[in-house]
Amino acid sequence: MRISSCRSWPRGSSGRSARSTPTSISSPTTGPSPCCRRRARDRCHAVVGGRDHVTKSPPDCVSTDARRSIPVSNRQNGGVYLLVSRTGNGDVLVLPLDPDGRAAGAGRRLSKRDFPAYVHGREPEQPRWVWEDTSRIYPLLLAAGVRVHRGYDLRLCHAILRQSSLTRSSTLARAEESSWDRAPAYDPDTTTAGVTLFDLIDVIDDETGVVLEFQRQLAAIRDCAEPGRLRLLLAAESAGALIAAEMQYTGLPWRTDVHDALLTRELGPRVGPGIRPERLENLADSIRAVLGEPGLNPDSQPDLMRALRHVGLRVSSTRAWELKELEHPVIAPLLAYKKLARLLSANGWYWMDTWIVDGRFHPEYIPGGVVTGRWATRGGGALQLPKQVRGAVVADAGWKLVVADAAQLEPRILAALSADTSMAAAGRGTDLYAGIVAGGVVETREHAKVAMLGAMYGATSGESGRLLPRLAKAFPRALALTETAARAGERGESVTTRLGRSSPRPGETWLAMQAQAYDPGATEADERRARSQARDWGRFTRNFIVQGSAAEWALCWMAEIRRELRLLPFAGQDSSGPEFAHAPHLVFFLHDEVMVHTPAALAGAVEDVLRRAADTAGRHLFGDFPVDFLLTVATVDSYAQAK
DNA sequence: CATTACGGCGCG
DNA sequence: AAAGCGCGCCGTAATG
Repeated sequence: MRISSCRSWPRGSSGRSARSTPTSISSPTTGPSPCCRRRARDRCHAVVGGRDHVTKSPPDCVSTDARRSIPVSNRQNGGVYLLVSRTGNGDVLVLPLDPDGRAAGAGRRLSKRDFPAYVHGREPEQPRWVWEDTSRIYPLLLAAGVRVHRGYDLRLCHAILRQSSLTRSSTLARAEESSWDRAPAYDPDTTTAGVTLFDLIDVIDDETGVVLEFQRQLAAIRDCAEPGRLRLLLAAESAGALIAAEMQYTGLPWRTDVHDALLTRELGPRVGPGIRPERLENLADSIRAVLGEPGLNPDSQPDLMRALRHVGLRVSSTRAWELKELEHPVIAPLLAYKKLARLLSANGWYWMDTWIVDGRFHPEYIPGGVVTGRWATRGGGALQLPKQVRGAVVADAGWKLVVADAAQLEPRILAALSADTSMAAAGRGTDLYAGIVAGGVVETREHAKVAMLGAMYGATSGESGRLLPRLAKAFPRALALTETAARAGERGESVTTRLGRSSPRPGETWLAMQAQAYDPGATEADERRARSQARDWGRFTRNFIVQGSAAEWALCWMAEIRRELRLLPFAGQDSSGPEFAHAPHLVFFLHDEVMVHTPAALAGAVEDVLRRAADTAGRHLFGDFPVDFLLTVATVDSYAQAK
């Protein structure tokens, strides 16, 4: 069995460094390396011993203790821990551990080659695989056709426990900074799926250190005031890491022919690097003609600004929204140019050549990549796919895309966090903003939305600021929670999400500036600056608590989706061959939205799974508190058809 | 020459 | 009407 093949998925960074574009329109000169193309063709789908057993099992997340309305785990994450570590010579050591992280049996040494088959053999027990870094280990298993049910990602969990106010007094939190606190070195040429992954685990490579770290984490959880919340968070974070690796592995279905047709329609026929496509060049000519500057490069912001001022337009920037307000013959072609130039540079032919391999888009997802707990991505801009190009995301023949979006997720999270029953009631069974209008709080849905966003982001002026008092009157509990979070931030304190992720503390310069403002010799300007910075940090913590708790809900939702999808019966399906080739699976995630690629016959069942999982996630976070998490769900052939 | 900063814009 | 949060990536300009 071939485990590693070519080095990596295509990467933006390597492509970018190869670019050399002294002039305006730049397209790179290099496409994906031949290596990458080969990589995709050779993608190893060897299955070790056929499909995983589908067994009835308790949820990956934990049960709900209704008494306290807080989820509590009594099962210690499924019972069996198997710790995976690399040994000195590159073999893998698998060590059974008891719920306290102590060795509970003989360790087993395996070669990298034998490791996937071993994992597959243990999966019927559904152990929790404890390893340093899912993103470096799991792709090896996926490439061998092996999925696991449960994982525990020591690095991601360490980051949470290190920062959380719930574990502040733990040994783990008080220890000196260690290699667990440093992100593994990132090398775009080697660090990615499909590599000989164990060769890369060079940061922590002795099993003793890994076992000790796991024990420190278990102790920190056990001794904290709210172990149930943290256990749920760590299980969800770890499940997210599995999902991220699986989505990177399978990729998002992408039709390059559809994409190319779309680009050609918008921009004109494809041209070589460094040349503007026809429609873009025509627009550039119009702009030059109107401005009377034949040599103008519209991509040069300073030059463009000068030219605009020269014809009497008083602009402070060249931003589209500012230009939109102006009346001048140059505005229309300029806005059109900006739109198309963005399409070309961000998602044009070069992007397509770089990121779409054999009909799949393979971005790298980075769980925990955002301070609030949201995911980030690296390469390909997966979280910014413009609506313009979503038509190229098309289900395979005989398959469907089921797209689900959590409607008004953050306001609902805020309602539940603050136990604001009025706000929760406004969203019961309906669009929450419409519910606010129905309650007579504001006149229009747009007003409800902009006011809510203002409450969660800390708006002070404009329409949003004006509407806030009405919102505060109708939903005092919810607004009090955001205010309290903001005040804490202004004092330099951290805030903590529903499940226990805490915001970072402000940095040295922030603290120094606050201290300086209290100095007897502080000037008016010092104080003003300090106040402004304090308010900035307050807006951050205000938003952190909502965005972070929403991210936790989304992780629980996805973990539950993944678990339930694997329980769907495959009646009439060909169950031989790799699981992802015939079973429904997650292919995309965007903060509050998921996409499942499924055989058409199962689309209805998948929709049910998505809705059920949303309810379950809500109960996991908020117990019996009566808040709805409504979804808009659509079964479609193309992503462009969703909402 | 290469790296960094910034304005701009896409997404939630 | 374009503010108030969180991001990644692009091209150009500035910096070393």
